[in-house]
Amino acid sequence: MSVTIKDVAKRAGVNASTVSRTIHDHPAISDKTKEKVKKAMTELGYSRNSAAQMLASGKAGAIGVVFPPVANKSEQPFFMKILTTINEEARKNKITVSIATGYSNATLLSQVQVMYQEKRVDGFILLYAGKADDVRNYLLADDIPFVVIGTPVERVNEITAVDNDNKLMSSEATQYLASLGHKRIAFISNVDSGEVFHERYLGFRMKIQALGLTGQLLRTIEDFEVGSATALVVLDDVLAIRIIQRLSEQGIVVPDDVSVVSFNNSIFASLTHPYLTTFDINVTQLGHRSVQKLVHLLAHPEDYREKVIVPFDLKVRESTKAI
Amino acid sequence: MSVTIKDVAKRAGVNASTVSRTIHDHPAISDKTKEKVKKAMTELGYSRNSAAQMLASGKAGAIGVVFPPVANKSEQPFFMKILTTINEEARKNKITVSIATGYSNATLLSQVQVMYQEKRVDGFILLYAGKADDVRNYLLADDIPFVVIGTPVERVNEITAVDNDNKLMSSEATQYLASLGHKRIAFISNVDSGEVFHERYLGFRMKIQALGLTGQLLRTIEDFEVGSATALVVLDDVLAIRIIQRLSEQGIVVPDDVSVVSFNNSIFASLTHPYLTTFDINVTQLGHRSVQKLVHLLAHPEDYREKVIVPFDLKVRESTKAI
DNA sequence: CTGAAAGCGCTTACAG
DNA sequence: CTGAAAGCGCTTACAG
Repeated sequence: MSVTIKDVAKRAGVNASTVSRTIHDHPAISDKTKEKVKKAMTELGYSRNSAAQMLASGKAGAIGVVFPPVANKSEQPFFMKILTTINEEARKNKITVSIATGYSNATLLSQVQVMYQEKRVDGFILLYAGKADDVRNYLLADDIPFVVIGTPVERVNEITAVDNDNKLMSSEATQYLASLGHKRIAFISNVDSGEVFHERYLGFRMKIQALGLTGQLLRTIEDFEVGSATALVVLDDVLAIRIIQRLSEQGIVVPDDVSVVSFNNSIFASLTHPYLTTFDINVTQLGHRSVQKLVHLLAHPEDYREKVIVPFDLKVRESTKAI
Repeated sequence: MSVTIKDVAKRAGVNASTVSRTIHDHPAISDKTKEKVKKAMTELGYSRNSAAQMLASGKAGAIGVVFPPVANKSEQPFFMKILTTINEEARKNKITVSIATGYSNATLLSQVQVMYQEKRVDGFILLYAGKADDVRNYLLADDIPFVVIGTPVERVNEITAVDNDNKLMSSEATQYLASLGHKRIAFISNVDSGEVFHERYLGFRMKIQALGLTGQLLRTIEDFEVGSATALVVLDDVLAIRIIQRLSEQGIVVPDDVSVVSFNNSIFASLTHPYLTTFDINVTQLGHRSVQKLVHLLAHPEDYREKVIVPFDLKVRESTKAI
């Protein structure tokens, strides 16, 4: 019922192998023949059968996207956005995107294993980095192509990664506040681990030192107090709007009394006033580049692993003010 | 290199067809033989080759999830959440999930067509409903199995849909506010189309009438004013927190001056105080049931299409108060 | 530049 | 209850 390569071959008066070759734009086939075959294909409305192609070629033409094993993925706009951009770029490469989600490392691992062993995908994009987990160890051990979005901290040379320069971004955040005249700047975080925290905090520290200012790290437990700080570098948008509300309860107004810079430029940044001054991390580029790197890796499995740094962009809005 | 059905057959001392049959738990094969084969499979670490299986059986063992052609998907936690739950249920059924995303109907349609024609998926779950679009028309025209999450408004009898009862939910929201003593209740929306708006507004209207109260519809353009209303039913969480902020700018305090009930119970509901009294729409059930319905449809293509109504749950928090 | 043929790893009537 | 064989729709060395 569906039209196959054979039907096309018959129509074009050639052999099926010739059809296959023109589909893949084989250089040996003459342009004249290619034209003939292409005409037959469109006339018959030919679509390849991916299963047959996969079986014969050994390639899946699909990649797997692995989400982090956390429950609150849906609260972070990043994930949906990166998935969209990954799919966009994948489509350009005629690649299908499948997903692996789960709340535990074990669930994720089993999904990843099944996907690869059943030859449903050729490689993976991991949407989380940091320390190696079961999934990454499995991929490394079995020499399966993958790229990580974020910054891995172990076996870095064996991993292709795509990320922003979080240290630089945080350094620029601090610089920006300093340029507005702020001298007492604090870094606010609700976690004390994870690569994102470490890099952003480090960038802050280094810049503070370079400027000869004093800066402190505030961990927002229950009882948050700004102290004498007049400006805050906050780990991310969600935390920033919570901090701003807490300040407001204490009668402290942003940006009149305290300036706030945060990161990610997500929906939360322009949800309520003051809209946040925040860094756009360029999710589109992160997604596109990671697909491109994976495609490259698939074609050249022995090539060097490398890290791609995607540029960021400061969005100045309402939460910062010159002192 | 990878172990095939033949390897297993040899090891177990049977024919490959017998291996295939025990994989599918064919009733004709004796338990003794099945045991033997299963033993051989685990010993050799057999994994099926999905491509071969797809080619031979004509089934993809995969479903496509189609996201709405809107840019702000990432701002709505619903999408990531439903994707996760769909994948969860799919995995239980040994089905892979692929995705289709795009900003235009045309992009989506072409993705859906390619996925189906290349036999990469057996059917689809659409994450948006309402009026028919190109995608849905294509699926209907070609008799391709699909289920819609939400409420379709055309050719309803030909479509399997999974949704909450938005009318009832809104009616209960209104009822709840009335039970707190509120007599002047308004419905707030920033849109005036879409099934969700229509159903929720209708439920509000009907309940208001049934209670003999007066209610009004407020569209939040630039200059929002509560007027004399002491309670608001707001279309969704995001709008609710924006409304609450605007009220606050006008010196009106929620819930002391005005009560607010909203819908979706997303992250936004417990982001800033007052935490929202809101309806949980049970995304997990929506996701699970839609996969189950699609799986059923795949097995019984001629069965009736039907609508599945998933229960909801009122989460009382800080934004409502007895008058 | 093109064709004929083998093979990818399964499934499934058909026999027995 | 099990086996032998054909076939699913491609790809790709091998010939010519």
